[in-house]
Amino acid sequence: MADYSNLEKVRLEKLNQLKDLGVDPYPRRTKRTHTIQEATEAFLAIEKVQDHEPVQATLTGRIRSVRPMGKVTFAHIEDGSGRIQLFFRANDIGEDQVTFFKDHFDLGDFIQAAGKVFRTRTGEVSLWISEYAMLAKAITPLPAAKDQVVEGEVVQHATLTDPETRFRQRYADLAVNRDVREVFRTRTKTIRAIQHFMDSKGFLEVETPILQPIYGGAAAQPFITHHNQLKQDLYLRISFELYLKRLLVGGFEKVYEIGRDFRNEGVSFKHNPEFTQMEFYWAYADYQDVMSLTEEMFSFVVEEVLGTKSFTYRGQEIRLDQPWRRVDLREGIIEQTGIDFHQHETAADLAKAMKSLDMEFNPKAPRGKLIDDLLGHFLEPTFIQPTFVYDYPREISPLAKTKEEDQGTVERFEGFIGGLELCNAFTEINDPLDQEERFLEMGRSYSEADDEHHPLDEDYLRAMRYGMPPSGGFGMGVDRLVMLLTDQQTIREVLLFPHLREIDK
RNA sequence: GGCCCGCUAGCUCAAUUGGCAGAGCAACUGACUCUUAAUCAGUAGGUUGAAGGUUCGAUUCCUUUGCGGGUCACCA
Repeated sequence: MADYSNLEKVRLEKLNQLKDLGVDPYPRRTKRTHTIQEATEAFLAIEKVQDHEPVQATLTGRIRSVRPMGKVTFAHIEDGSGRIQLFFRANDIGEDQVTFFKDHFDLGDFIQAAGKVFRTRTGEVSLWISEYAMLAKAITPLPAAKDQVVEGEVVQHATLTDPETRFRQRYADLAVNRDVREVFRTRTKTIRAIQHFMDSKGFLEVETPILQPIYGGAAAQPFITHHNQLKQDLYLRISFELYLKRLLVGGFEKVYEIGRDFRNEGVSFKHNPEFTQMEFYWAYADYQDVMSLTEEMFSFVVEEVLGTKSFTYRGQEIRLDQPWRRVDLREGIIEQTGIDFHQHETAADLAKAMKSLDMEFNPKAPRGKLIDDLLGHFLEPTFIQPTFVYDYPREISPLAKTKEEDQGTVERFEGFIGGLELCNAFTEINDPLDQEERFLEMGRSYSEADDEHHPLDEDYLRAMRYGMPPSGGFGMGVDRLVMLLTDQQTIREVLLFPHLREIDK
């Protein structure tokens, strides 16, 4: 038995009264003839016509406000398409019907209302009720939320803001905060736009395993699960990369996947344990080709979603109507810190040079990690306008092909916007012997018994030995892109149900 | 995982050096036939996240703990 609040007990009492009166508070079927938007548009279309037939409509929606005024009552209802005001008048439906509404209907209930669309004296398009019915009684009141339209702007009053309640009870958050619903509409539009773009470029959208016997393609800790019947431990994927490249071996030249990755790591404003990734692989292309396609894709997606090629993120105008800035990683770091990592061949040497910088780091970290730290600390936050950083150290890029003239550097770039890392791409290794060596460099091991080692994916190497065309690959954090397009500061705001700790009972 | 901050009515927030826990909205009763954050009059609503301690007395001070937020660490 639920533990009901006083407010809920009042509503349960109303529910019982309805049942006693023979009214089904949860009827099976409805008689909606128009969405609110359709009814409003139909009315606006004929309003100016002389002697027009009235627009008769049966609407459905959730009651968001009620203003009883004696023998007349106003209310607003909301459906998926918008809001409209209801007008109940005792002269038309009888005083009993107005009273019945006031006595048994609450904010949050779903109602069906039939009548004709008209405009009130104060000019609001409304529905003049001739009949109404309960569609679903709400027992728990929605968090109090009122809004007011002032000069076209929606002003919210006393709305639900507590982040814990908003995320744990996202349904209530969505029900009450229309701007939150809008964020998720934009999210879906973004994913569609990416698909439109990739499809138009001839890429095939595919699906690869989420449950994997060996994880790979990124340097993250995995979640582990178990198949009972097969008595087999499995990992939730940390990237799609190794499977998508197997498809290049199989003869597909352009593939992409949009889906969920899982990483067993810390949670932050830009990290959630499960997040949405888009990766594509493109045969006969290299990282320069991928860079051009990335520019084109972002420009397309932003325009398709927002209707313009620029937008505001954290108060700054981001422009996608021009080529991205390009920064050589080594030169960028020299410029910001004076340190040339080519002059520091070992981790210890580089760490020593970094001591004078205003930055904390682990002095025992490997050299590649230190370089990545410098990028993250000194460069990343400064990349507000779209920026590519290119040519990364070999030791943090085990799947990227080295530069012809420099075996210590790989053909790789990352893309940044608004100080956020959005994507990562490189010319893929397709030399199976080189790939094997690079795995071994990373400490991958053939001995499966040793839990300390990230196992080496032998099947991936076998695939590569069948021959993989020279290719470029790309990965992007879709959630972060949505953060940009909706001007949200944390990834939780663009995930419908972000991860939260379980509450102890 | 470390550090800092928060948790008070359904929601948003107050509460003096430790001294009867309040307001607006929502709810309830009543008035009101074009209102719109409707208005007006009245009523009710609380284990102050949880447990323990100090004190005549704790929302307030101390300890432990839960959850959230920020930040650092971790993070191809």
